[in-house]
Amino acid sequence: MDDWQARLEELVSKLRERDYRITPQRLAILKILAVSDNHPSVEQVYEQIRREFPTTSLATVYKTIATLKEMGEVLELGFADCASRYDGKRPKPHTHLICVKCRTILDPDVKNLESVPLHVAQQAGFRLVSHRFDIYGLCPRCQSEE
Amino acid sequence: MDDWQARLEELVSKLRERDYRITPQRLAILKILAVSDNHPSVEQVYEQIRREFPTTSLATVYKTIATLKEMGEVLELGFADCASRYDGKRPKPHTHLICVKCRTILDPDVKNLESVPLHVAQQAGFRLVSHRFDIYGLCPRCQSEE
DNA sequence: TTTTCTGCAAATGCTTTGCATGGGA
DNA sequence: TCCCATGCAAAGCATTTGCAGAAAA
Repeated sequence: MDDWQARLEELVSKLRERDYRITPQRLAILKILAVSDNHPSVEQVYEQIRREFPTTSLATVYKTIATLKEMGEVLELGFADCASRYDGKRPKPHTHLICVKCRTILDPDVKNLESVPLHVAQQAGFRLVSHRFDIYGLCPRCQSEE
Repeated sequence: MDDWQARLEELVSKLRERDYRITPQRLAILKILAVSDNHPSVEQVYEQIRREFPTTSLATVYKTIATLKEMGEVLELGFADCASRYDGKRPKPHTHLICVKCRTILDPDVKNLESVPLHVAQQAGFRLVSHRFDIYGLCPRCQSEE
């Protein structure tokens, strides 16, 4: 169902193509990104990787994610008030449903919006680069805890 | 056409309602927010206000905007890689068209999306709080400078 | 062997906070 | 007069950078 192994190999070969070296730390970071569907932060990736490689530094996690971001293989969700979250499974723009309390991030199914960004951009003479559609709310669990 | 004076008075009376004091600095910040349609950053508000009140501090600008944000009278657009931008004219969520190069922010006309956030939120059992729809591209000017 | 990567620590950029003084109401 | 707001400087947090030593290829 969840073909994270294929995604991991895809990431590895894309790095090789560009002559990046496959270090154990990088491989572990790629795996975490290919497996996680909770859109982890750098800190969360760091905590996970430390269980396998206790000497890994935060800077290495930042650098690896920056490389993947630049290659378009990771989607960054930046926020005004807290750390960015990353999606390495689906690097193309898509709708996110975000709990404002616990910061859970889901990928809901949303249809019939694909054409909107291009249309709006062209209308104003812009060349479309990407887009972002976030829906903020209170998740069921956080509602019941109120 | 552009009724910034009405918006300014609205902001002033909302502050008074909550027993906030109307200082000259606050009034000047409110005016800049009510007039600007370019979604200024704190730094830009600060530069403008310094022309009128040269001793105003950045902290005061931050504090005033934080107050308005909390009151829902200013919309914050946060980014991963640069300072937040603020919209004090239209504090309700709406679509933004953003140039990735010069960081110009426009408010394009987009229809038929109003129902989407509520629908997606309910589908997943979330209580809708707000949403954000950003379209990123290269503006006409930046395209010709490439 | 060559060159890139790692890990540490220091630096950066944006934003918030603490506190003494000043100024609205 | 009484508090709240201001302005300064320091602190805070996420992220980036510089550099010497380690390790891919």
